[in-house]
Amino acid sequence: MLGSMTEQQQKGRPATGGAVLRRRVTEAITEAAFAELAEAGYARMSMEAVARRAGVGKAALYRRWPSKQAMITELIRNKVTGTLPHTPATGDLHTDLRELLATFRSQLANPLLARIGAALLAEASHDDALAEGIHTGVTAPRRAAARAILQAAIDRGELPAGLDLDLGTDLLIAPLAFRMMVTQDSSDDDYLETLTNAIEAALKAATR
Amino acid sequence: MLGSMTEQQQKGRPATGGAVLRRRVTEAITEAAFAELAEAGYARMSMEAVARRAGVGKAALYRRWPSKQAMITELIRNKVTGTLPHTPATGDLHTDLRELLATFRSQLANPLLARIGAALLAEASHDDALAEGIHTGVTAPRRAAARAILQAAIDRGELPAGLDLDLGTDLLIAPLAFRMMVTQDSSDDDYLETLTNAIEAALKAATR
Amino acid sequence: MLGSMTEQQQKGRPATGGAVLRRRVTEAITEAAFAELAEAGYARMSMEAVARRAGVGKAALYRRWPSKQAMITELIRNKVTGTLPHTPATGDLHTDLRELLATFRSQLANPLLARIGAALLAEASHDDALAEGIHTGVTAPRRAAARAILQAAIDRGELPAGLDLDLGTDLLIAPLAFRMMVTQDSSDDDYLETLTNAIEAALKAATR
Amino acid sequence: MLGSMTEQQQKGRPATGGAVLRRRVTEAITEAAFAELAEAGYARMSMEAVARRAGVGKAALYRRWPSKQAMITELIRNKVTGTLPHTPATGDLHTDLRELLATFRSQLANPLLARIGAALLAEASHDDALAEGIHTGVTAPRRAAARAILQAAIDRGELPAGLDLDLGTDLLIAPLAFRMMVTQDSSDDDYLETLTNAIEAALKAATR
DNA sequence: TTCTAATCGAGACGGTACGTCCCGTCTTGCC
DNA sequence: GGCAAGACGGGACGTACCGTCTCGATTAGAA
Repeated sequence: MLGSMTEQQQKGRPATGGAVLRRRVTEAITEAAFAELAEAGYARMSMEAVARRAGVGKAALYRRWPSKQAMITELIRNKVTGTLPHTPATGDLHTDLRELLATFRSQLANPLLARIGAALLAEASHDDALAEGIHTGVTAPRRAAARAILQAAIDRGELPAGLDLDLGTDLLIAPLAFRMMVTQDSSDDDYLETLTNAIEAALKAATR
Repeated sequence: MLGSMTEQQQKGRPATGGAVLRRRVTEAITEAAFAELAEAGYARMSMEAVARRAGVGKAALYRRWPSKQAMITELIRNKVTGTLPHTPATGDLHTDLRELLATFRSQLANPLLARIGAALLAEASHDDALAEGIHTGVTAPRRAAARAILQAAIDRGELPAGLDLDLGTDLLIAPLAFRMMVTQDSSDDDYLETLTNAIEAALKAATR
Repeated sequence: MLGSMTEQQQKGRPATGGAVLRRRVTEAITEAAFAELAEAGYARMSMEAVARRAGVGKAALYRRWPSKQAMITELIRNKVTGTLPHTPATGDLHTDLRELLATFRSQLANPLLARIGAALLAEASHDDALAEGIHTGVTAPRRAAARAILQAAIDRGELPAGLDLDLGTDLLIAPLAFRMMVTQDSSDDDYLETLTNAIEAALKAATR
Repeated sequence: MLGSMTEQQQKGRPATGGAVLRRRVTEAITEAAFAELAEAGYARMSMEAVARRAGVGKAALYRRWPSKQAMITELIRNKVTGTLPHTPATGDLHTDLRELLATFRSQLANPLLARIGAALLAEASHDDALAEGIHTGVTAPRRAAARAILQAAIDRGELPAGLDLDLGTDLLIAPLAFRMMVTQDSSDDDYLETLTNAIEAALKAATR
C-alpha cells in the first residue's frame, strides 16, 4: 500500500533459483533506523548512518525502499498499525472508556512514537500516500473503536441518542493524545480516572 | 530570544556607513520563506530556493539568521506570537468558553500553521531552544488564557473548587486543536457550540 | 599463465557430479564479453552487462576468472596469441618483409583489437602481470619473427652485419602498427609495397 | 572545444557582482589529478581521491568539468598541446631530422604522458570529441612539423619529388613513438643517431 | 555633496548526504 | 557440484544543499 516489501513477501519464492531480501538484514536495518530516528529525528537522520549502524551497504536499504521518506514512512506505519486497540465491551460506559483510554495511553507512551509522531504528521501534509496510510492504519481503527463504545452506550441508553458521534470521538481521543504528544506531560492513573469522568459528562452534553 | 535580528534591532546601530539590514530585503525573504515552507514543508525546503524566490543572495539570509532552523523558527514564532488570544471575561463561563474557542479556531485556521505546526513540533523534540520558544511564545499564553477563564469561573462558583486546572485546560484546548491540526476536519459554528456545551459539562465533572 | 581456466582444463577432471565448467557457458560469456568490449570499451564495460548479455549468472564469470581485468586480459591474450605470425623464409629479404607486413596488417585489421589495444596497454602500465602477458603472448613472438628475418638476411649478406637488430625490429613493426592503431588510417597494397621498399632501405642504413 | 573552463575564462568578469572559479583551486585540482592519474591510472583513479588530495570539495571538480572523463581529457590535452614542437629548418635534412626526433624524444619522455597516453587513446575510440581534440592538439601539429621538413628537403632536392609525404611522416614519427610508448624502451643519443640515418635512407626510397 | 563602510546579488567554496551503479562474494533452490 | 538469479558489503559516481567566503556594485548615514 505504502512502502514495498513486507515480511510475507520476503518468503515469496520467485520462478527460478533466486535471491530474496534477507530477513536478518531487514531486521538489522529496521532496528538501526529506529535507533537513528530516536537519536536524531527524521530530518537529521541519514541513510548512511542507518546503513553503517546496521552493518549493511546503502544498497540494501534502497533495495527495500525507494527513498528515505518511504522507508521511515513504512517502518512507522508498521510499528503503529501493529498495535491495534481492542474495543472493550464491558456493558458499562465508564469502564469501557477507562479501558480504552488506558490502551491509548500505553500505546502513546512508546517513547519513539512521541518523538516521531509529529514528524510523520508533518510529512503527511506533503505526501498523500502517507496521509492515507496514517488514516487507514492509525487514525481510522482508533476512531472506530471509540465510536463502537459510544454507539453501544447509546443503544443501552447510557448516552443520549442525539450524541454527535464525531465530536464525541474527538472528546474521547484528543485530550489524552494532545497531552502526551504535544505537551509531553505524564498522565497517571488519577489523571486518567478524572479524565474519564469528565469525558463521560461531556458526552452526555454533546448533543446537537 | 530565539533568532537574532528583529526589526527593532535593524534600527539599532546606525554607526557609520549604510550598514543596516534593509527592511525590504527582510520582507522579501520572509515572504519567500513562508511560500516555500507551505509548498515544500520544513524538511524539503531549501535556503537556496528561498533566496532565489526572494531575488536575494544567500548571504542576505545568513546575515539575518544563523541557520535554516533559526530562520524558520523565528518566522513562525513571530507569526504565531503576533496573534495572542485575548482573554475573554464576560462574567459568564459559557460565553467566555465560546469566545476563546472561536479565537483559537481562527488562529488555527491559518493554513500555513496547519502545514507547519507538525514540522515545528517534530523539530522541537530535538531542539530544546525551539521547544522552549514554542512553549513561551505559543503554548504558555494560550494555556494561561484558558486557566484565567477557568479560575474566574471557579471564583464565581460556576465551576467546582476542586477542578483540576491542568486537565481542564487540556479539555478546553485539545479537541479543537486536535481536530484542526491532526484530523484536518472543519469546525463550523454548530460544532463549536456543541463543543462548548460538552466542555462545560466536562469541566463540572473534572474534579479530582 | 595469466587467467585461470582454459578449455583444456575444462575437460580435465570429470570427478563426481556435473562439476565441470560447461563449455557452452564459457563460449556465451566470451562472445558477450567481446561484444560489450567493442561497444563500451574496457573502462565502461561491466561484468553485469556481460553476464546479462550472455544469459548467465555473474557467478559463472567469477568461477572462470578472478576479476574483470583477468577475464578481459585472458580473452584478448587468447585472441591475439591465437594468430601467431609465421616467419616467412623465402630467401629473399624483400619478399620476406612484404609477407610479414601483410601478416601484421591482417592481424591488426581486427576491428576489436584496434578498439581494445590501447585500453590494454593503458592497463598494462599499472599491472605487471598484464604487461608480462602482453609481452610474452603478443610482442615477443612478433619481434622474434622480425628478428629471424633480419638475421637470415644478414647471414645471406643482404643486410650489413652491423645492423642494430633492435632498431631494425622497431623500423619493421612501428610504422604499420602506429598507422593502424593510432592514426586509424588504412593501408592498401600500394602503401605496403612502398613501405617495404622504404624499410629495406632503412635497414641497410641502420648500422651503429 | 573539449572541456569547459580555461584559465583565460577564469578572469572573465560576469555582468554583476559575481563568483568566478578560483585559479588556486583549479591549480590544486589539476596537480592532484595528475598525481592520482600517475599513481592509479585512468580507470582506477577516483574523483573523490582527487578532491581529497587537492583539499577541495567534490563539487569544485564538477563545477569545472561535467565528468571524470571530461576532466582527464581536458587536463591531458592541455598538457600535451602546451608543448608544441618547433620546426627545425637548418637547410640540412639530416640535422633537421635529428633535431625533430630529439624534440619528440624529450616530449615523449614525460613519464606522465607515457602512463597516460594509452588510456587517452583508448578513451578516444569511444569519444569523438576526445579523438578530435587529440588530433587537432597533438597529432596534427606534429605531423605538420614533419611534413614541413620533408617538403623543404624535396624542394632542396635532398629527397625525391615522388616521396609519399604521408608514409614519410609515419616513418619519421612511428619508430620513436612506438619504442617509447609501447615498448617503454630507452633511446639514447646513439639510438637517435642511427635512427636518423635509417630514416633518411628510408625516405629516399619511399617513392610510390 | 562627498566619503565610506556595510549590505547587496551572485555564486564558488569545503562538506555531507542523497540515490544509483558496479565490483567481487554469498545465498538459494534447481538440475 | 555447476547453474541462473540476484542480494550482499563496499565504494565511487554525479547532484543538491548547508553555511561560509569572495567579488564588484549599490546605497545610505556621517562629514
